[in-house]
Amino acid sequence: MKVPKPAVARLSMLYRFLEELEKQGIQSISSSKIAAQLGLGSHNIRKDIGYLGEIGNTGSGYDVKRLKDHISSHLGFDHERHACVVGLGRLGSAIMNFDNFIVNGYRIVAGFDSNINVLETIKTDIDVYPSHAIEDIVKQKNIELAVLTVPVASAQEVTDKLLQGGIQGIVNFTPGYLKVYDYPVYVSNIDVVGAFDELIALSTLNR
Amino acid sequence: MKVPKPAVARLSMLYRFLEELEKQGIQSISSSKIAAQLGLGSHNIRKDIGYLGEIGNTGSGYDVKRLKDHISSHLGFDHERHACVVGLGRLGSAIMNFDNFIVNGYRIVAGFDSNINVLETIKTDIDVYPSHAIEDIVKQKNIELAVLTVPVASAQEVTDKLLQGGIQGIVNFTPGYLKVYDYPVYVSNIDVVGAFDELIALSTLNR
DNA sequence: AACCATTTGTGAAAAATTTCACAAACAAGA
DNA sequence: TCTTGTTTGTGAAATTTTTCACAAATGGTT
Repeated sequence: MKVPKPAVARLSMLYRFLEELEKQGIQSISSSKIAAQLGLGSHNIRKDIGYLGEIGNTGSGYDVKRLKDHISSHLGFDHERHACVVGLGRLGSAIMNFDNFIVNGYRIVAGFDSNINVLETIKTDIDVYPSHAIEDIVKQKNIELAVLTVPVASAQEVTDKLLQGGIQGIVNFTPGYLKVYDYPVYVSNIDVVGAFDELIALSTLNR
Repeated sequence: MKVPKPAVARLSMLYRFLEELEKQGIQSISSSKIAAQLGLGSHNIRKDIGYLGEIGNTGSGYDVKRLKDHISSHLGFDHERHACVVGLGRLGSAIMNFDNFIVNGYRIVAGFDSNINVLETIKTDIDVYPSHAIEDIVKQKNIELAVLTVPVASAQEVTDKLLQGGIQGIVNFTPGYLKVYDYPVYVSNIDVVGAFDELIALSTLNR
């Protein structure tokens, strides 16, 4: 069963949307209603859901809870995952303290920084460690995901440590490509300046 | 001349890479060297560059400065752009104070928040305004780009104001779809929790 | 000048993804 | 029960994007 990468992105978006619906007490919804809310086409929604098997009800649409659980179990959102933040500057500490994570099944269980001063002065409930401890702590705390908010110059070095610790995925805020060699690790690149560039480029090209 | 969206993303990545090379004093580089550094195929690089016209030298490769300027002028990176941040919580103020922006041709010229307390206590050199002033200030300061770091509940409302101000592009950190109606505006969605979800989904599906 | 090693640019093939269109299934009301 | 209106699921078409493969161009060397 092959699910296209863009479909995975949309399904995870859909999952969060369904959580919202559930919170609002909505029990059932059609693909076209979903599509309108998410800015997509209804066929798109159906196709994406279809990759995970049949689940809808012809005539009425999808049962919200059922669909949510369906996506959840197929995509692996059905149990808590441990995560960490590497690089505790402004951005890193902002991310470390997001509340949304818990709600969505992630728990930030560690922060890392190479600067001892930062570790001593930081104000947070989460355990923080020096960067040289990354490999050990990642193993010890069973950390699956990492957010990288270090200066670009140390990004690869830190990545290597995470890989050795057996990390599963990295969200990279660094502007730069991270080599993960042959490790079975996915990297998601997030770059605000890059996002600006893309927006400008798109609007320039279509003028 | 049609440039695929993914190619635009890669070209902007390439642009930043070229800046780096220039800083290091490297004058010339081949598509395969670029590709290795950026984790892509060399044909990919050539094709992408090709969308903007011929520029390389057979036998040697690309002249770094020339290629950089070429991309710059085609993609619109050749002059400073004004930007703003809406929502001055931890994340918003962290982003507002990134130094990288200036280097890359962006200048954050305003911050907005609906909470007067936040505006009064914030410590920054950038001018800050209440959210109801968004439309006016965006027009007045000629702001082309906005970063959205408000709670999801107020995202659409703030977006509407930005649109009325004539914004060109929005980088949305809110987990949720922003309606931009018929405005010719691009939105780039950045969502850390969503990124986690995608990483988990990808690694779950390929198990 | 002749030769060899590189490297670009690009048609064409392949692969991936999106869109379309409609039969089949169901709901709800008369 | 019959009819009408929805809505799913999905093959097939269309589109988009990536990959391939190689001719043509250039640099460097002898």
